[in-house]
Amino acid sequence: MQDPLKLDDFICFAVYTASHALNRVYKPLLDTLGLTYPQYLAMVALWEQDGQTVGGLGEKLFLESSTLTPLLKRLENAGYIRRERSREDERVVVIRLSEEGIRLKEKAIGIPDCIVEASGRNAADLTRLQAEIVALRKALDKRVV
Amino acid sequence: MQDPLKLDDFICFAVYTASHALNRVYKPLLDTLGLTYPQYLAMVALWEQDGQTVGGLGEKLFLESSTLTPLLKRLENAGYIRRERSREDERVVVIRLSEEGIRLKEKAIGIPDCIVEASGRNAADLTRLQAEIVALRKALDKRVV
DNA sequence: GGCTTTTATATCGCGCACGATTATTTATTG
DNA sequence: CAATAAATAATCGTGCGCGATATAAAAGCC
Repeated sequence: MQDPLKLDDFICFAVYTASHALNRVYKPLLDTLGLTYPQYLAMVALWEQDGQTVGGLGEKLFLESSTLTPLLKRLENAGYIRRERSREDERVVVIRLSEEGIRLKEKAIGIPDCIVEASGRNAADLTRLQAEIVALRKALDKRVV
Repeated sequence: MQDPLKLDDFICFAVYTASHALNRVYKPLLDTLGLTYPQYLAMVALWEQDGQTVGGLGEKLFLESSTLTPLLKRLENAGYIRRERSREDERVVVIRLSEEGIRLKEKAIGIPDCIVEASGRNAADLTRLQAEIVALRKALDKRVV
């Protein structure tokens, strides 16, 4: 029986290091947009659907308000979004893309293809792997919440 | 042609959120050991091979000294390791498990099985997925370094 | 042997990421 | 309608994680 505590057999370690590796591939691409990786994900979520609330974004990105609030303030300082209290419900903060934020999408449009290229796989293969990883996340989330 | 900027189609987003989900599953288990997730990975690496250098650990864990040095200082303060300058080469710092650090392995031995259980998959399936994710990391690393 | 270059670790600043707490607003309840 | 509870962001403290830089030791060079 082999030692069960071998780092290279841990799926958690594989995911952890793959996440860092993806970050390193994205960094030079995102530097040209003036975005960090989590900021980029928030912008993608807003390009998909503008006018989301902080809570709604958090649900999509699986992030807490304690993470999102400062991140969104930095995006606001960068001029890509505006943060406005909702009129109907003063508890809610609505995030809206600025003109510059909308324009940024054009500069970001080519990034996914760069990642596919860097992965050295075809798109279909990546999509299959992506679905498997999402399934893993969903199974794990069930055990936590 | 669909919009290529859909968050849910991003493999990077799948890995990013899966990494966070794993962290959330590990947290309650590691709390009982007094370890964070990266600290746990460092301990696993040391249980595999004691007496590694900071640089050697960084290579295994894919971390910089700017990340490892403070992390290892916290493990030293917790009493799990000792940090000693090498006699042969004064630039090098060697990390050695303390008695308490060695004993901690027994308390950690059951954790991997908890993760397999939480993933809702069998071990063979996880191993296959793990290998695929490692392959992705390796392909990505090639494009960066 | 002194000078430069390389190597190994540490330090610093910034941006996540989260848990715990707080403040404010809205909803509920008696 | 007043008291209470719930919901929504924001704030605070801690620990990564990295790039840039600093420090110190070792190695290479003339």
